[in-house]
Amino acid sequence: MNNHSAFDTFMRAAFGMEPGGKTCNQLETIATTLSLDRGKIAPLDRSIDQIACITRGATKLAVHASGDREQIVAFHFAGDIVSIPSDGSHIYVMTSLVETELLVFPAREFFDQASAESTMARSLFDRLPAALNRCREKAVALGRMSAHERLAGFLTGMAERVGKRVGERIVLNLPMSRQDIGDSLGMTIETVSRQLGAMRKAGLIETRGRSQIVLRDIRELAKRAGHAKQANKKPPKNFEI
Amino acid sequence: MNNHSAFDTFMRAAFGMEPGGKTCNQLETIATTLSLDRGKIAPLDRSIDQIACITRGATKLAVHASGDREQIVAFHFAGDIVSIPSDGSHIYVMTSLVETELLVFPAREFFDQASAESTMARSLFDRLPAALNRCREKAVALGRMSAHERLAGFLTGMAERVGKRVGERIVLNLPMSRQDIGDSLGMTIETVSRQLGAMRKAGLIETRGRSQIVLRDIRELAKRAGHAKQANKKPPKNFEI
DNA sequence: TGCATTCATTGATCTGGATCAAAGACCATT
DNA sequence: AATGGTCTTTGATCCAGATCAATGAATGCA
Repeated sequence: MNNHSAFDTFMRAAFGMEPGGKTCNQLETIATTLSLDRGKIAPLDRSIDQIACITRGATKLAVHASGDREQIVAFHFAGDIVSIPSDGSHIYVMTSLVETELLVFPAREFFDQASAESTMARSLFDRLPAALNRCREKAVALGRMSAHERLAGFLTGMAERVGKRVGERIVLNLPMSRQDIGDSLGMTIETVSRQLGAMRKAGLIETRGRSQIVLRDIRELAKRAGHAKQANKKPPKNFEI
Repeated sequence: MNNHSAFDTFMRAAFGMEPGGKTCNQLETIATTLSLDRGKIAPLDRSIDQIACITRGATKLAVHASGDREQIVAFHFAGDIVSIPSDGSHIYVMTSLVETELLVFPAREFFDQASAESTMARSLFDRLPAALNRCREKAVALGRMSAHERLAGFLTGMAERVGKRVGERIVLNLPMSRQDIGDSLGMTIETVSRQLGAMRKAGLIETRGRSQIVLRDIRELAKRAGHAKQANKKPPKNFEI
């Protein structure tokens, strides 16, 4: 369960800590390693806040609203650190999108250790505000952007995180379904599909199979992602050619 | 500009630090005190990330989307700590809602100091994830809740933060306008007004003048705030009586 | 290799909330 | 206490995206 050198390597990569230090060792004692197949709910203790570090794979963190709908709060990939609250009015559920490995810490002890180790603290003080800002950007998108703009923003965001440049184009192998994309952007799968269709017709993207999307004009996508709902009243109402 | 004892008192209240310490003194040297009249934009250096601590009053932090609309990312009251990014695709603007006083620190130096002082670091490791979670709850509301539910959530949230119990009722003296509420909840002032009207008709609230709202049935409001958009398909479509 | 099941796309219709448009209430100033 | 400007409420209409309803791939498995 605990491969010492792998743990240390991870801690160095994640927080810039020198391996074998006291903090590193103490963190290892409170860490749990989870290996999840595709589409599994991470078995987390819901009575305490947790910190998860994704070492391999991809996950979604979602709030289960009543009924059959969920709002995905964030997607996470290898190297990402995730704060998972236990309280709050909603239940948070982390689910693997592909085969995934992650380390889980009880938040209280994790932050106790981090407070005592300035290198780690400093690293977290970069990461936490960044996570907050990503969440704020998401709130702006959900509150003020049209479906088309949200999807354009999603694609450009994914391009930065998991895109592979292939010549002029950027290739995305998305681990999440249309349902996931919809649940993340606050819209239905039908709307996701329709907007992708519009972008396809406009020559901005190609879709290959269910999971691959090729971005042919990221510049235009970024432009379309940037404008607010009732922004300029001059341009026509939709983007279809 | 720098009242030493006031600064120390604030640092103790905000981060539990003993006054007069080295970190406290060093933070004081990089702090700027701002006093803002009602409705003023905080004059912040946009080239660096900033940390603001509200010592008195109330503010809104908004993203200026193109055009005439803004998305309010959060409201802040005395005691709150605000992270204000400089980068990102949008411009963040902090505006006072009433007469307000705040301390502003350059984020980099602020976190450098915090990393070295475990008491302060520990305090921030409580606050930052909490801020992230509040933002996540906002994202859930914007992505999955109806206008009625968002407003109910707003009122119950405000009740916790600034509400005063008066007998059975909770009295809110809101410092923000209907426009601000709309910009926070991703809806128009007309919709805000109509939903308040519906709650008024249902006997849940009373409005007195522009800024006072009396919550008569916080239990029912909380219930209405909790359900997701397409939750249970059995109940009727709207909440009006 | 074909079948089955799940996932994605496309079409038709409906609706919550936006937009457009007055009217009414509040507050500051004189 | 009257006035003017701002903010809020209310009403009428419109539209982006949800919902309802098939149809059409893609992937997994026998």
